[in-house]
Amino acid sequence: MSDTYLRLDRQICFSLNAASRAFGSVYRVLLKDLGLTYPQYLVMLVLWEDGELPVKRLGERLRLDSGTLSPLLKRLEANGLVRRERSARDERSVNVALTEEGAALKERAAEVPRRIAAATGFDLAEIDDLRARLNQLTEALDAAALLQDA
Amino acid sequence: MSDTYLRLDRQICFSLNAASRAFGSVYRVLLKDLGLTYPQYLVMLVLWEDGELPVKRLGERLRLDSGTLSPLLKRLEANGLVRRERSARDERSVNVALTEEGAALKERAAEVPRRIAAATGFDLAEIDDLRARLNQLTEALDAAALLQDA
DNA sequence: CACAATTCAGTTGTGCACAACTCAATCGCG
DNA sequence: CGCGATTGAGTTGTGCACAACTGAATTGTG
Repeated sequence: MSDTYLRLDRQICFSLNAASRAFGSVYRVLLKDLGLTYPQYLVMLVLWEDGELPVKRLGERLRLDSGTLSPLLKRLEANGLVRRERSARDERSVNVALTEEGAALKERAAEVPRRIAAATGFDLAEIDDLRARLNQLTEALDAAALLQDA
Repeated sequence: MSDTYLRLDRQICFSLNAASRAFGSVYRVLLKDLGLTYPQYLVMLVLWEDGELPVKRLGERLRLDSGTLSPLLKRLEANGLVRRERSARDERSVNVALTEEGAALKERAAEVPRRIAAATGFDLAEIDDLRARLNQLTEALDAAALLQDA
């Protein structure tokens, strides 16, 4: 096999990783005012959209496990943005809900997506297209990961 | 502004982040045999391609700073894959070079890109196109990040 | 009902990303 | 030359990602 395929600039994963971190830098600045990190912002997005939900379901929506979410949620709770309480009907489960303060933060977050979109320099159609491709990619990779396990 | 833009499934950054982590899972399995993590693999790619180079330049190619690279390189050195030595002509600079073992690993890494490409389910043209768009995105975000600083 | 298997959240340990910082080497300007 | 500014690597501290694990609650099966 030619070395071509080992060239850094041919690795899609590198471009992906670089783009993801470049987003991180832009978000970091925008979210600083809100007192959120980027992963915390993603959690808040789900809560603003769905309202109260168990940790398990939050993890499904964000593709994150309890090892990542438990400490993150603890920090959000310490900052007064969410409440966590054991479910009455299933004591294994913990429901995560917005506090007043957490719900109120939605107002101030409202302009973040627009500013991010502006930073990309892409129009809405381009963003939609790229998003669709990335979702397709993720799906394929997940399927491949499952095969690896077997 | 409508809530639409705060929906998780509208956030390009989330798709990007998810795809990046999905890649991580697939790489993790493939690279386990080589004893590399994914960021370590990226460093090795650069070294296989460029040969010896200073930490500074490595960081430029990978968009990583010394805070990330220093401990990572220390681990690669501990695993016998690279050597680090202060430059004679500029004592501030540290050159990173492959050991015999590190150079030899290239052979075994040769099939990784093909297996990754297969896992994506994309053909080469699709990958090239996606890569180009992501690079464009990164460039735009970097430019926006610079504006933020000012 | 009993009890093994499963589910859920949380903990521990490792590694990466990045900001903020230190410290030594080098550069550049007067 | 002398000295302040800059550069390069490294350290420290915080937070995220994830594997592997624990322990308690629940479920399913005989």
